Amino acid sequence: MRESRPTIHDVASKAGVSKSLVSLAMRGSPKVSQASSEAILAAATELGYRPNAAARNLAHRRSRTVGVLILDLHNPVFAEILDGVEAEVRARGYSTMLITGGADSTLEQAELDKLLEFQVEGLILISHRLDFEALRGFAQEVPTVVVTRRDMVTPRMDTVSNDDVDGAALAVRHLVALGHQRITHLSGGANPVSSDRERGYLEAMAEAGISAHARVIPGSLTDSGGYSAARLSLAQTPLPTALVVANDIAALGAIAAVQEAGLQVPGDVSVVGYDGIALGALRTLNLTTVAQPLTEMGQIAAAQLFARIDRPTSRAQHIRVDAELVVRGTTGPAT
Amino acid sequence: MRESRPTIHDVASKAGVSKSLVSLAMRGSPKVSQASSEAILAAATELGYRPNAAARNLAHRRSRTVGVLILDLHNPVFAEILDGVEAEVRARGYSTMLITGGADSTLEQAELDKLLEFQVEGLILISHRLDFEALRGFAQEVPTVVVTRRDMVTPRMDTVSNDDVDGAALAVRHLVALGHQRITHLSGGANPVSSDRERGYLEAMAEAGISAHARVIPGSLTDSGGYSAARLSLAQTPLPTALVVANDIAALGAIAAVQEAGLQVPGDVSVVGYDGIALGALRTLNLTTVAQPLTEMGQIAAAQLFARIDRPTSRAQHIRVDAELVVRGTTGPAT
DNA sequence: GCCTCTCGTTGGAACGTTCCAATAATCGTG
DNA sequence: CACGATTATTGGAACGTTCCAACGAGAGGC
Repeated sequence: MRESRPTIHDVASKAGVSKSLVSLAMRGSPKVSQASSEAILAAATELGYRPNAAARNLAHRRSRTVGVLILDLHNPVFAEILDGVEAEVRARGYSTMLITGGADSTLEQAELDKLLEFQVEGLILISHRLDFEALRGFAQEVPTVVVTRRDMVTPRMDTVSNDDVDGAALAVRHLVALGHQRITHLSGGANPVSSDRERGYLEAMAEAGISAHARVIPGSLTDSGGYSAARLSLAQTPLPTALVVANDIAALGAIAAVQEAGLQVPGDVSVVGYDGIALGALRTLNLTTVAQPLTEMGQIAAAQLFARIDRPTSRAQHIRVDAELVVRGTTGPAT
Repeated sequence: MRESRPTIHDVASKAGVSKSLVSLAMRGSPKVSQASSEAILAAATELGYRPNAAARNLAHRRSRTVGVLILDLHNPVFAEILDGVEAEVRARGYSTMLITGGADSTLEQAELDKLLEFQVEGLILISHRLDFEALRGFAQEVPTVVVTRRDMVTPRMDTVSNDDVDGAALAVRHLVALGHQRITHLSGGANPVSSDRERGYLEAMAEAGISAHARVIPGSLTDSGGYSAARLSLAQTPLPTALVVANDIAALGAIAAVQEAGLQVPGDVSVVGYDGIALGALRTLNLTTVAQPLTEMGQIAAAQLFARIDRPTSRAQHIRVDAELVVRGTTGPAT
């Protein structure tokens, strides 16, 4: 390809000025005379000059970039949170560097290390998989905000989450109000979010005086996890009349299992999800769910991160947002 | 926070060696003696040393990073393509920098500019919105591969796509084989991919000798686009017996419209989507679709990019992958 | 016509690395 | 035991920016 990119020196000699003046002009400083500025800009565009971000960051000693870790790009929950993050970050004139950890916690850590090498000024972790030591290490090095989880706290790190215990209770109370008693919970497996939701379910069942009907079937936060958990629950007698599922995606799997068993949703079995992904509003699905304000959570997280970047040692804040029951078509009166 | 990060010099003086040796040791060079290496590593971990990527890239003059542009993180199509890209990029020891352009083509261009300032060594554009001039500019500066679109060609830029004309024809032929004649197309709007699919539809209708029944309703590649287009098509008489929809997400919207109109899918109206997103396989949805090998496309694109990074001036290649009809539950015999 | 001010401009030093040529230390080998 | 070969280590020069102190040239005041 071309020899190598033009640098600020090339522009300077072409415009007949010093490199310092080019630097000033490229950043639109008012100290540069009209004439010089025009000559420099002309030279720059003619050469196809592009500032080198590595050199800039090195000299400037800040990157104006924050790192964002996302658990899984396939789950729309995260894309929606990211919308909020990006809007706020952009508004501040920063950029985001986005990574996904995927299944592997070691990989996740390696990717975060890379991010720090790039001198990101802050970290937003959307549902990470780190252990406590690793998390604390990162939070100590760079301002950090965790979204979704709030099980681990360490100084200089904020969290933004909804109250999962409360949210799950919302779902149960809705079903109880519809006359349901045999309400089964399809859990999301061994992770802090899922165990909170499970606890909320159990507490609400107790509160309604129907603990005797409480059943928890282990599942996972995926479509197939919801599907197989639902099948297990439908093998029991008497059949449950309602399912409270750990998240929306799993709820979709559960609905499929119910329909395959020749039962109607919500005629025979009501189903409630959790998260409030946009997909659930698709008219084909029309899922009743406990909705988190996902985009807003992302936006709050980013705002909080900037506050912490400004005052790194300020007290850790743990922000709660309210989850809200959205009643759509997958729940109905108990029969 | 802490004063400022430890540098290679700090490690060097702590370990009692020169900065050059630290540099060597950190990269695991065999020229470093056992003893020095251990001392250096110990000093590094004790200080919490982290190499500065900006400085490294500047000195080294390569970033081992490729830039990836994604049209929209909400559409699962792109997440699946990205899986393939990331796997291949990681296998090569490179990293990806991910950006989304969103709705705005200007924003998209600004983000790509930023990527180039970061000295990415190549660009993978997954369904960009650039005009020809902009695209050519980028392709000229840095090795580039475009995924999905193949309408614009310029030297030193490869493309990876499926044959959208062919793919749409597949859908039509499937429906014709089931006895359908009144097959309507819900188009995806004014973009090259959608117009190819529309053309494929029209050609296949002609080939089957049922051009007289051909109807194209303008829509878009979103849920609501499919929904409203479907409503329009259901207002016509006689009713269509089948809908060929521009993509999967829009097909889901279309199905909702059909069901709302009191009609059965596929009993009264069959529906075929396009893309083959994993979501469509959800048992609740069970969508018949024309599936592209999404992950594979991403992997091929990345491999192609590396080939071009190695030989930037090689001839442009335009790789076709085969789309495949996946028959599930939303199509059935014409009534 | 000299002195101070302001304005636009400049060269050099930093930023934290990698690379290279040069040096110092160790080693067999004839 | 001197000698080239090898091995381990080093300082300095890049890389492309930003920042800063210093500079020259006019302008204005006396």
